[in-house]
Amino acid sequence: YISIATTRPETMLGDGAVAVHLSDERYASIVGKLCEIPVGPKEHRRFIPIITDEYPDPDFGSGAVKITGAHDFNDYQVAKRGKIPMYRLMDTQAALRADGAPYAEEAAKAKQIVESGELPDEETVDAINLVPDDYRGLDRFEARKKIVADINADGLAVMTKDEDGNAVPMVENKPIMQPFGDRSKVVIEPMLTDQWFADAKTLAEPALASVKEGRTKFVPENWSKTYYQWMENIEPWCISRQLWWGHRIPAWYGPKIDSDGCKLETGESEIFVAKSDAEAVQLAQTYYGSDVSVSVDHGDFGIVLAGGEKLDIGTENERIKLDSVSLSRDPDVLDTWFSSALWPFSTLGWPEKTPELERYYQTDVLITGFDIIFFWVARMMMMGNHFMKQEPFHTIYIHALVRDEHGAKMSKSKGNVIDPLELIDEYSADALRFTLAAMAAQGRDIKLSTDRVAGYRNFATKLWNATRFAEMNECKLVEGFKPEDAKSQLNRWVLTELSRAVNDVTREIEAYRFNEAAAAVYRFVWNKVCDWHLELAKPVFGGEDEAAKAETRATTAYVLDQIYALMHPFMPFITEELWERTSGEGVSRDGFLMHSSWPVEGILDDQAADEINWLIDLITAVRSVRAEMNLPAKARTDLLLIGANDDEKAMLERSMNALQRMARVDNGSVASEAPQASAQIVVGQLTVCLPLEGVIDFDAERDRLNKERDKATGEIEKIEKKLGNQGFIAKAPEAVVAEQRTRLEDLQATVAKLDEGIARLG
RNA sequence: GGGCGUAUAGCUCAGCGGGAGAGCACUUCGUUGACAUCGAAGGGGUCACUGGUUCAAUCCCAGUUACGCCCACCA
Repeated sequence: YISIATTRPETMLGDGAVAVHLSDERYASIVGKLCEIPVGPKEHRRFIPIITDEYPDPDFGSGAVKITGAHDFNDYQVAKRGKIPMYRLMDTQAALRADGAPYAEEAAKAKQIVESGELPDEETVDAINLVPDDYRGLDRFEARKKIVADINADGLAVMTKDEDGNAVPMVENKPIMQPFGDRSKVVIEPMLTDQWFADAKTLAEPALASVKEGRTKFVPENWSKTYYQWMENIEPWCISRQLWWGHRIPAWYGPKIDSDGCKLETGESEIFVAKSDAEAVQLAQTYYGSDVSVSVDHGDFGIVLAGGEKLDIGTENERIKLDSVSLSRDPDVLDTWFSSALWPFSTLGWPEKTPELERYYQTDVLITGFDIIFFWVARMMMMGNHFMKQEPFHTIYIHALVRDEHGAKMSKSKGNVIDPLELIDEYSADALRFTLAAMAAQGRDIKLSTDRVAGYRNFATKLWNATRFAEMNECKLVEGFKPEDAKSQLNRWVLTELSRAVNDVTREIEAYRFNEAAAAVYRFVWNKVCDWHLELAKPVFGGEDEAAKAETRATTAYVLDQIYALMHPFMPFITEELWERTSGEGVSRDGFLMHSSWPVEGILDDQAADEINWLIDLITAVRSVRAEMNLPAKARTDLLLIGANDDEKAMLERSMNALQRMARVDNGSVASEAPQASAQIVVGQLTVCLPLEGVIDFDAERDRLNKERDKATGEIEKIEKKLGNQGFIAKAPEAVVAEQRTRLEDLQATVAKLDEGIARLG
């Protein structure tokens, strides 16, 4: 006996051989001999050869494998190599076959094949039904039970002992990967059928070269590896599907004829591949000769004999002179992806040479998910190269996939889909869209966080309120507004920041870094415009300087207008709405924001930017000190700039309105020395102090300064160590070394000023 | 089995060869007219582990551990 393990005992009925590994010494002596299959009627037991192959793993189980070529992928390969017949046991309903002659006759045919050593053609083998009579028509699982019962009854199972020492058939509990139908949820049985295949390997070569040679790029780039992996190990592509929907396979069948014009006894078909019925008829006419009438029959397929008798195309055992033939078209349709692969050009009118095709092919960027790379992207690349001799697109952007809260891929069949409509109802489409953009970092999937969506909903509200504020302060668009004409530092600053934001957002979008683009626009709108520009504009709006007021109004309106455009790709609805509402008098707004032009860089005024950014730092520092000193929110202080020059004094004067309002400063002035009872802040190159006579806690202030000093000296140590390293000086780029030197000097100046402050406190 | 990827603040995630970031959450303070879906100030991280390359590593390379995904599939 040879021990065999199987999870599908019923397939033993169709076994064509037992295979062992080439090097397996245990079986060497019996290779080439025949063994009996222990199933089926005893009087007709089949014998099959013991063969060698590289496939069986000698260390796995008994080292011997049963070969069922018709119902297993691996066995199919072994059977093909070993010229072993592949007997089909099941029908398309996964029931055991009920067709053909009685088992005794069929088994005799199989016996004849083994004895002759000649392998008949596939169709002949496929016609043999080796299912024993009393198994025919049984469901596969029923048949499995019955086979096991029969084997056990015959005492042919490999036995082992159970816990009580009783002999029982040996069953191993072993996990296996079991493929299930995606839709049907039913265990899949591999089975041999006739299908159409495309030569994917040949199609893949140019498609592979397109990416390797950079004519089409993946973004992010590393997805090209996934593409290569698949293209380089490509299998023939099965393109026929037994479905009703789709492009029908363009193949027509008629009976094959011999040189006398007679139909073959085997009933074989001749295939005519054509673009239309008419072309198929034409091809067939050439094949059958002018004395046979050829037609296409869309209903009843068949051939008509000279006597008017009608036969099915496949009718065997009769060699008849044909009078007329009606061709039948293959009822199968093309694989969805075969048809979809034609999309980039078939939608433009191909195969006609239309103007659309001329204009839009090659297309630009394909945006899709990674799970579509094999199915669609690869196929479009193959078809585009084949039919159009050019790649269908120059860039393939692979976007992130939104996963569920557990990180699993969402799918309709799994039912774990987060419904975007619910999020839209709660937070708005703009908020959701912005969130997806903000989270779409390259090369990473998204676990959707509703907190983030809520945050960006708030961002939309912020923008709305900023617009309302501008409206209340009569900020109207002024036609012909030119950023370069702005006078005030504040306006020049915000216009400079706008230019920087425009450049950042544009650059990031062009590089497909949508999350960076979203972050840049967010920072500009909230942290520059709302937090500072609008706040710093308040004293101007409330002030007496009408010229400054007018300029600031115009600037604010202009900046918001640019913001709507910058944010439009991320929040199309609210920006379109605000844009429409803010059309000022004299400013024409034909059409949509969507159709307006993209912002471009305006002014870049570093001096203005530095001044306002210094002011922002100063206000922040004052607020920080006030908080740390536990100053009551309403308390006001004075402010002294220590040892400032004329320029710095002028800067302070320009900033007083803002300081009064935002830092709760009463009077600002320049002093040569700080009073003892004051809190001291180092901002840039200047020491600023807040006289806090009677309020200041000297110990607390000393601690605060020491804390800042420690932070700075820690940094200084690190930089000194770096600069003391000869390797660093010698090998690091000059700019990096210079930067470190500057940083060191700045920090040292800060420490010196802090030291003075600490000394002054006593 | 083949391939790809991820480990950074309590959470969700950016970032990057040279000074650790955002949002949410948390602490304290604040409603006189843009916004409480808000404002101000703050706390919080050995950038998974081990080794290597480098003047310099959270970042590059190798290995380890954990987790995830794609493809194939063991009689």
